[in-house]
Amino acid sequence: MPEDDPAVPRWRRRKQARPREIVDAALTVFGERGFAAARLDDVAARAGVSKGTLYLYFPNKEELFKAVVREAILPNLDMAERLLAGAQGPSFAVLETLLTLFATRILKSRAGAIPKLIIAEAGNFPDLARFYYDEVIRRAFALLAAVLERGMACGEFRPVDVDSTVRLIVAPMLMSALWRSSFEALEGRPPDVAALLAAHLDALRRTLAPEGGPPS
Amino acid sequence: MPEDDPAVPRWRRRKQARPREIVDAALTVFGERGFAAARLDDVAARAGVSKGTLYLYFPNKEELFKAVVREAILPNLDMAERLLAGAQGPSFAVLETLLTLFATRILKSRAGAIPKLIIAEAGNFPDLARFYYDEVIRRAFALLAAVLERGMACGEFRPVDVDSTVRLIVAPMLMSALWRSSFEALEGRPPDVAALLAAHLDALRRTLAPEGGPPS
DNA sequence: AAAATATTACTGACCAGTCAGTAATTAGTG
DNA sequence: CACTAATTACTGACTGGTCAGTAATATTTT
Repeated sequence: MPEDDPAVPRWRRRKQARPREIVDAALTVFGERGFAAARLDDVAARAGVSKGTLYLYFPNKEELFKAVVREAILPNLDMAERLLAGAQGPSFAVLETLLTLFATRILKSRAGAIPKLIIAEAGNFPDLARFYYDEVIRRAFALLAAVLERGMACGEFRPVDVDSTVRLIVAPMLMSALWRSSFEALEGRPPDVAALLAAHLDALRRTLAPEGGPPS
Repeated sequence: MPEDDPAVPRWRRRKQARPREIVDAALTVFGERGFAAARLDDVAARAGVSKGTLYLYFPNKEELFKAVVREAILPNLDMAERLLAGAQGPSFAVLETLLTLFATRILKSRAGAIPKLIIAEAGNFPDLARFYYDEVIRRAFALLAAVLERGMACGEFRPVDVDSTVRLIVAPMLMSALWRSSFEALEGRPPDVAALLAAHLDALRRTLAPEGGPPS
């Protein structure tokens, strides 16, 4: 039954709300299908808008994707950087907080699909890879490196190769994000992120402990 | 200058050699572009053959991809399983051998692109994900779990959560493979896999050591 | 010649991006 | 307050290009 009551307009002008709604829909669709396979028709439909409207707010698919990253990832990075800047306690606690933050804020949200997406499309869309590398990866690595340097400087951590250790710290969390997006449907149970995080923190404590004894 | 000497045929019938050549070309092209974005025209050109010929040997793109996985990955898994079955020495040495094997045989070869590929396309091609999960992931995880159980049984390793620890072991290697495919071009230097592997083995030694002291 | 192997030309589905036109809203006028 | 003109937000049909898969045809081998 078509709705043709003229008192109920077929659509409304909502210039303010559109961008956010479009970006939100795009996060979902990109997360489900990847960048290349995502259809802008689907993004538009999910945002309750026609495809042409997307182009009123974003010049093209790539810029729309960048907007998604800016909205879904960067605020978390900002938070992490503020957290480190104001941290007083032991370095290991900072590390713990950062990893837990990632496990809860990113992994459990729809933003958890973004790492997969970037890895998947980096080869075919080098501009996106560059953008993400500059805006996210570099900052995140610098953040973790700073924590390690801080811990080593005050003798809380034994001396380690910073670059390799940062990768060791990131890898399991990253892998969890990729797993969710790729194989969760195939395994019976959902992966136990809490158990993995606990095991990882335990391993890191042992790995970073100075030779004399465990860190305080 | 067109070659039309009838003594030199424009092409030859080489039923035996084609499949291998096609699979080899496909590994390269899939590795460069991913599954969806890879063009069968490109695979054919690289194999020195026309597109129609691909369909004489493989029913469709998916089956061609499965053939690539079978040829590039499964022999390495077979080797790893034989290695474990015949291993006599300490469990940590086995672990070390397995990781080194991965770092050299997979990471450095074109097969290193396959994990990225699977992760990238799992969502859009669930059949491929299922195939890879059953044929590769399950077996690889079982392999590592067996090493851990073995080491724990004889007191060489402290008791750990097997599933989480397997993921901790795999993650950095997997991440290296993904990194190569995605960001190597963006960073100045190539990632130092040897350093990462050394740091990872060091971390694992500390993580798995029984409380009393380091494993022999 | 007949069979096997290969090529070439084609089809149909798909989709990012465009743009002429339309509906909703706002500003101007008496 | 109407009622009209001007503006702006939005729509949806269309275009141009891509590519997996297929059909028709050609070449090689036996």
